[in-house]
Amino acid sequence: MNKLTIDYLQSSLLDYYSSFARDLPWRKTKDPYKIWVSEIMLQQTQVKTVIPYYERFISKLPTVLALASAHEDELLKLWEGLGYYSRVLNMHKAAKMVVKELNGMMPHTSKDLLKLPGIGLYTAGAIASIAFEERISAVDGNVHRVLSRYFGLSLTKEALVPLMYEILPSKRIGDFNQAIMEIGALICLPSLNPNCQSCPLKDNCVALDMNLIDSLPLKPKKLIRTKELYTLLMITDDASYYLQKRPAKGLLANLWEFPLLKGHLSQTEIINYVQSLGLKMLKMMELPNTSHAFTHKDWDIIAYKVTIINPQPLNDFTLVFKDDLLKNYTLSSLFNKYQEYYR
DNA sequence: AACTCGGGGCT
DNA sequence: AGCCCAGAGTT
Repeated sequence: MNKLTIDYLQSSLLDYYSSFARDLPWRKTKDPYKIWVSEIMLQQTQVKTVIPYYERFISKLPTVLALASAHEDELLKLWEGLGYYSRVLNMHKAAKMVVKELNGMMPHTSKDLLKLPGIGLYTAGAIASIAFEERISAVDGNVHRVLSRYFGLSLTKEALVPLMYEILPSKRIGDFNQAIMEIGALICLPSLNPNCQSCPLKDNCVALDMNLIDSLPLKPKKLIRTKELYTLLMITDDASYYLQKRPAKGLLANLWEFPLLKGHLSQTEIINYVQSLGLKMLKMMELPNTSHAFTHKDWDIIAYKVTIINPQPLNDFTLVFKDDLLKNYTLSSLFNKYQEYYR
């Protein structure tokens, strides 16, 4: 690539960033721990969603030592509703490694960051460039889209890394990486109508020039969501509810849930089920149906609140006071949609 | 290279 | 109703 192109990209992007960068909480610091937390939260999650979670997480756990010392239950509660829960468990493992093996000092290079669980090519590059000014790329979905369009290329994110390495400046590396992401987030939108007229790169954008904006980057093959039917039972004596912990692997791993039975059960089947647990039913109330979309599944849920008169320990369930439930037990947001019925 | 893993913002 | 989000780990 010629020097003129590189100079143009560097000055356009850095000038844009100096003028228009959003004032985001994690941009007020160079603390690698805080940058790390923000980058993990931002994986497949929009900025607007992350901000309140980030503020609360940093306020409760301001250092890597605090994170390493935290209990898993507390971490999941801080992550409740954010999704992709393995992110926070991997971060917990990594924090323990940093404290135990690195004397509490965050790795200073992308190569060493990459060794920590939950930190992949993008996140290692983001932390190293933003917190330590390492000359390394950070190719996320935004960068992929902006570069694909600007150069008129159809390449994977991995294939864009060497290209990024050519155009990276020798200083303000973190700003440069964030500038491309910023343009991807604010201007070079994935929708059919990006704001090309206000883009600092509009004069030399191949996709804009050749009318390829809509076709770049190449759309991934669209996924198939399978429908699954469930019956949710809130079994209560009005003071406590039966919960169960989901398995350590798979969807919503390690989270708590109300008894969730496969299929849409009839009221007779529910009565039989509750009796089979040894519980005496006082009344049963039908709750609103809900649907919940995951990446690959679509759950169609019917729900009942079942009031019983003889609460007792059960093998597969834990009886939890409702105040304790709200404070200390992490549920998927699909269960929290029913919060007005158990609070 | 293709799956899996949440939840929500935006159109 | 569908797309995609400051992706990573597993198969």
